[in-house]
Amino acid sequence: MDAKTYTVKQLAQLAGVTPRTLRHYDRIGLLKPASVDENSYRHYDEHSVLRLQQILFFRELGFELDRVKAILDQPNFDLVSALQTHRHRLQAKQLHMQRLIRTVDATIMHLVGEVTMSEKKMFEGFDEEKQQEYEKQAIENWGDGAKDSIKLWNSYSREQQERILAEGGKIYQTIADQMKLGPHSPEIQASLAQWHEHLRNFYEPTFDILRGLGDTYNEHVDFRATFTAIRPGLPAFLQQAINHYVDMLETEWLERELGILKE
Amino acid sequence: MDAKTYTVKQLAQLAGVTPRTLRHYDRIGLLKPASVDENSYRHYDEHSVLRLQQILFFRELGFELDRVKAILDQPNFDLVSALQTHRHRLQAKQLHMQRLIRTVDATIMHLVGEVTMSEKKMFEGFDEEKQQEYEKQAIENWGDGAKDSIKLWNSYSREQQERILAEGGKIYQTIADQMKLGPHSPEIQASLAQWHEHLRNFYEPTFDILRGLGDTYNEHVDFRATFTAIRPGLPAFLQQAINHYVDMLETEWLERELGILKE
DNA sequence: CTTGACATTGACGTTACGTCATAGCTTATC
DNA sequence: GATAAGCTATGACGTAACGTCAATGTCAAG
Repeated sequence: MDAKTYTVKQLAQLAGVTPRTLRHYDRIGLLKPASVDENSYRHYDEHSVLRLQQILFFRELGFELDRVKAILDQPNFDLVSALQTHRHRLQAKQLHMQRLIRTVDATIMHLVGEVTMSEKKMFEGFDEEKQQEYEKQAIENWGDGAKDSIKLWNSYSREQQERILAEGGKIYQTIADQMKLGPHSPEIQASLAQWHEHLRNFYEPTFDILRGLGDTYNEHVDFRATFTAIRPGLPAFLQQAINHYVDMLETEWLERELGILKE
Repeated sequence: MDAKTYTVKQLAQLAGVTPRTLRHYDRIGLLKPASVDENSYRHYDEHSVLRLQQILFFRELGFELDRVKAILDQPNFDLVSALQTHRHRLQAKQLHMQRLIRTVDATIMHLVGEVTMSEKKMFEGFDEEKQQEYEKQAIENWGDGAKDSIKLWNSYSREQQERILAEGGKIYQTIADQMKLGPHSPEIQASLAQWHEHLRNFYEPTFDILRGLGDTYNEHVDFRATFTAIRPGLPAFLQQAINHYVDMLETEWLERELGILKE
């Protein structure tokens, strides 16, 4: 079989990019056409398709084009360490953005807080006395991380607190509806992943804090009441399911670390 | 009292930006000088300082400059919803990066699993190429700031470098001697303020860079060795203490910025 | 009056293309 | 064979927020 060839537009559509992109890649030497006609028309072949797919893969990972070029052109390129370095950069950026988000939150609170200051203190679940008790326990249990979470939580306006609680409520309801599937079921675990993401709305929980939350849900009177109202048996179920969820997370993390150590 | 005025360079240094930035802000109408001489020299006043601080605050939150302009120029701008919208954008980006990180992880696992130990890597020691790559990576991780710091550091004379290092050593020794007081203790935090000043000898560290240094002290083999030699447990202690120090700094900063917004 | 430190205005470079503008080539149709 | 539709090509400018020269003017000090 003779090799199939593609025009710029054909290859572009095949790969989901624009012809302009292909011309750009040609110019910077990232993807040269297989052949060029007298009339300067570019033609690509199957090998081009493969190379383009590789390019797009690394591009999606967030590599700059000249890094991609280096990766693909140098036969003994140390890809693994390049990926690890890249991962660190991504993580640093992500951390930075987390802080930005928190700062934005604090700013919103400051602006909104001026209007609803008196209202804020009325919020029932967390009046000042109770809140201090919670703080003490939280500090004893999980250290400063939890304290920060409570501080941040208190910095939210009542509406925001309610919105976040409502969002969380939907997750808990979903879990309650699927209790019969068992705490380790994929459905429940998926809901817990949502729950985990949800928590990140206002702080970044460590493994220990997650587990501590699971325990608290089952042991603390207020939480027990809340969750039992949704469905009897939910507190204990949540504790089990969360524990399993964190176990899986931690295992995953450990494997990653071990993988890195192999290098 | 007549108002104090600033030249471009003075204001730039005061605010921690370059004169080029001020000229850019002038051109795009974001920050006009209070007055302009016959010779086209720009002059800024106290009001300019305040406005610039506001600009830099929103810029740090990740707003684009024309958004900042809109925020500051329109008296009845709905800042709260702008912030909320912005928050969502930040969160979306952050989610995207989380997925990227996971993909990178999966890729690394795939590659490592495929190659395992049979590859040549175990035999490569620390040749010169790798060492240079290492430094490059460090620079990439902390961006241009680190590059500038290296440039500045290299501009010092040998004696100056040694004096600065010795000064740093004294600080670390003091900290090591007071470890029992705990990483959050006023004494330790005061030492870290010295450490911070000390760093400014050769570059101006951002919050993230400070935190990154703390992490590096605890994670990088070379630093670990250095600090462990001073006192066992010092690396982790430093990391904790520095994190707390920067948290306090950041809180302080945020409160200052919010105060500015009120006016 | 010269030097050095400051100021000014262009203008190009950065990243990965998008978006014209202008013009040539190919193919189908009339 | 003429024409129009559709594809191709090569510039060249625009993007965001400045960095980095380059060429040149200004000011204070020695």
